[in-house]
Parts: sequence; structure tokens; C-alpha cells
Amino acid sequence: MYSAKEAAEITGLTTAALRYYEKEQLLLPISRTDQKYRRYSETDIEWINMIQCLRRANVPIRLIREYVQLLIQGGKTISQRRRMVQEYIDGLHNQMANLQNALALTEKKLAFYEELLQRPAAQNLTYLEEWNLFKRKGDSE
Amino acid sequence: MYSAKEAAEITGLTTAALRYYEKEQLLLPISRTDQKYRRYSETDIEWINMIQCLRRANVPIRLIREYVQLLIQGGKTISQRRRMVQEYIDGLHNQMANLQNALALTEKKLAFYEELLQRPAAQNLTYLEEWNLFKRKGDSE
DNA sequence: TCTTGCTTTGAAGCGCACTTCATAGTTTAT
DNA sequence: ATAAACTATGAAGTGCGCTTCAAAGCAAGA
Repeated sequence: MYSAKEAAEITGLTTAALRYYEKEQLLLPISRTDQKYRRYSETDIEWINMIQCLRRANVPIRLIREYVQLLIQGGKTISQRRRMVQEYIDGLHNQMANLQNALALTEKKLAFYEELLQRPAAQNLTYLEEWNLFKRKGDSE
Repeated sequence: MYSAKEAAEITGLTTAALRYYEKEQLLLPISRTDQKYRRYSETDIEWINMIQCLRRANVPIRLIREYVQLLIQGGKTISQRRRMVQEYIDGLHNQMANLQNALALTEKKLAFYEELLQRPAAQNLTYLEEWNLFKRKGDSE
């Protein structure tokens, strides 16, 4: 069992964030010592880790709450949850596609900069000249 | 040349968002008809598309503004911009890793659900029983 | 001409995900 | 016994990225 501060240290969150998650019902109510101080169990910590993984993947609080509420209703909500997870996976693929696009654009940009930096005359380019150079390069590929 | 509304339609943004971007200096000042109404040029539209690509990849407004401000200073800022782009690419890889993690977790979850749905008894599982089943499965792999 | 619709501006509002603050009670160490 | 550290709560504040609003000016068709 861990105190608020310990749980915060372990998970890398703040105590305030943990309370926030609990209030928003992403966590099951945390057990208390003599009706006052929170005691986080190992299971709580694991649960928090799962939440963090979802948060890092930009799953909104609202959705996580929905999922958790289905979860605590037990086995009868499995097919609903499967559907949620499926939709979420689709969304992830979408997000990844966006990142891939941006990655492609910026890597092209980086290569362009490397190329420009080979010639000292680059210093004197205006942004419009540079823009046109980049466009012509992009088109010719 | 396009009116505010047309530019909004073409780019899929709202006129308010376009004004917001201009105010935040992601866009160069848009030319005006008789000192009043905005006229968006083809170049403006292209520029906006670039901004949108960055936004879709979660680049914050603040960073885009920084970049644009270097850009309009011309060739002498190329090496600075190269550095920015490099850092941004590193961040992208990070974000993708997070998405990959989440994807792995949720795909495992999905497979688990598919498996559970094979047996009707799954209906009667409590969330704790389910959690333990999932954990044991994860550990044994 | 009058109405409808587009445009302008600044200011205020909003949803999200927390953080910070104010106030108060508890526990531990010295 | 008392100070230092930790915890609790609700409420307010923050930063982001827009959106919405209010008040006003312009423009084109019936």
C-alpha cells in the first residue's frame, strides 16, 4: 500500500492528477485509512499505468471513463467494449497516418535544408525564393 | 483570389480560424480589397495547407509561429530552422512510439475480447476476474 | 430601396486536462 | 510540545485552440 505521494512518485503523476482521475472516475474509489487518507494498492498502481498508456495515446478522459464504467459492469459489456476498442484502433491508425504525413513533409524539409546549407549563397535567399525552390523540388519528384 | 468564405471552404477551416491564424502570425498578413476585405491568394492557400499539415501532427501554434518568424527572415535562419525541424522529427518519433504502445495494448485487448466472446460464460465475469484473466494471459506470453 | 448575406473587429466564452490556491486537519520527528 | 511534512477538500486559475457574440460596415439582387 502506498501513500498519495508514493503513488505519485511511482506513476510519475502528481497527487493532484491522481485525485483528478479519481474524481473523474477513471479510477475506482481508492481505499482510505480511517476514513481520511488514500492508500493505493498494487492493483491501483497497475490500473493507473494502464490509464497513462491510454492518455499518452491521446485517449480523452471522457472516453476512458466510459470504458471504465462498462468494465466495472462486468462480462455482460464485453461486446460493447470490443466495439469501443475496435473504433479506438481505427482512430489510432488515423493519427498515425497524420504523423506519417507530417514526418514525410518535415524529412523532405530537413533534406532540403541540408542541401541548401551546402552552398553559402543560401544565406541571401528571401523566404519567397526559398519557397519557390522547395516547391520546384517537390514537384519534380 | 478568394474571399474569406471561399478560402474557408477550400481549406476546410472556418473564417474565424483563418483570422485566428493570421492574428497569431502563422500566416503573413493577408492582402485586402480597398483597405477592408481579405483576399486570399493561391500562395496563401498553399501556406494554409502547410499549416494544417503541421496542426494535424499536433505542432502547437506557438512553435509554428516561431518557425514562420524565422522563415520570413530569409536564408540566414536556415541552420536554426534545420535544428527546429530535427527536434520536431525527434518528437514525432516519440509520439509514434506512444501510439504504437497503445496500439499494441489495445490489439492485445481486442484479441482477448474476441477470445472471451467464444465462450458464453464470459457474460458472468466480474471486472476483477476478467482483469486477472487478462493479466495471466499477458504474463504467459 | 430594402433586405439578405458577407465581412470586419475586439471581447468573451468554451472544453479539455490539469494545476494552484486557500483552508484545514493529521502524522512524524525532534 | 511544537514544527515540518503530508493530506484533504472545493473552488478558482491556466494554457491551448479555437468558436461565438455583438455591433457595425459593405454589396448585390429583387
